[in-house]
Amino acid sequence: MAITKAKLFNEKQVRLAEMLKALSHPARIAILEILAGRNTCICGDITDELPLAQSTVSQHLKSLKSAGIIKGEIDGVRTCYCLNEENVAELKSLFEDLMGYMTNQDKTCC
Amino acid sequence: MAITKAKLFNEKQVRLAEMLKALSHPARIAILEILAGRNTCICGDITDELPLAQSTVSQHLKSLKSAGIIKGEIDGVRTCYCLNEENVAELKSLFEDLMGYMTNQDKTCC
DNA sequence: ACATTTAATCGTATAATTACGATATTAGAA
DNA sequence: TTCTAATATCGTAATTATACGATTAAATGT
Repeated sequence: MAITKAKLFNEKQVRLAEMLKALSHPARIAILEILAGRNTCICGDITDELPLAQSTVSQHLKSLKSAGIIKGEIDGVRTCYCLNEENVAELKSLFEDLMGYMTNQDKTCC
Repeated sequence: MAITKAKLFNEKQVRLAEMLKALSHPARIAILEILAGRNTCICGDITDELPLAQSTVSQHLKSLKSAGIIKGEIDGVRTCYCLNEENVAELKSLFEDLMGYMTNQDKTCC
């Protein structure tokens, strides 16, 4: 491959892609809606709200957590999950930058 | 199995997840930035801007197209790609709904 | 007609995702 | 201590994604 193509993707592109990937499954969007729909963190009972096995939900929670979208901390026999407000704001900002860039144009299109 | 389960999530969740999945790779975000950064559709030369093989770029374009984020039409020996403004607006709207839901709260958090 | 150019598609290898059941772990209850 | 409940992790199978080179197809140029 041509040497001139060696440039990689930039940090923002990689970070945005990482977070959007975390949101790229209906179950994970549903989880975020459940978390957002409460006035507090959720300790337990997330699995009950989803049409998936407990281990699968745990996996989805893990991927949301490793992307930084949610936080989870052990509280006795349960784990409490909440949104990571800071990183949600980061996601919002990165996404809006892209969207602004994509929509602010008077394009002479084909 | 995955197909059956997907039907248990609602339409908005599925559609948003589908579109976000299309944006869940740095190369595809880069492609959208390239498309947005021009004042017109791009006919050719997208591959030249990315550190990926032509066939790989074509694959990424295909996935953006099948999610409805971009349009592509054949123009002579080239294919012209542009943003699908309508569906980008849909994505923006669905995403903002979710984000609004996720950020408009005074949560008593753990 | 033939060659060139552009982009899609094919074939394929590897990795990641998604799902489930089974098992392990841990904290609190009995 | 032993049992129970909640949740993470393991093992595994099936599917999808990512990447590349090779090939094909279609439009244009010579």
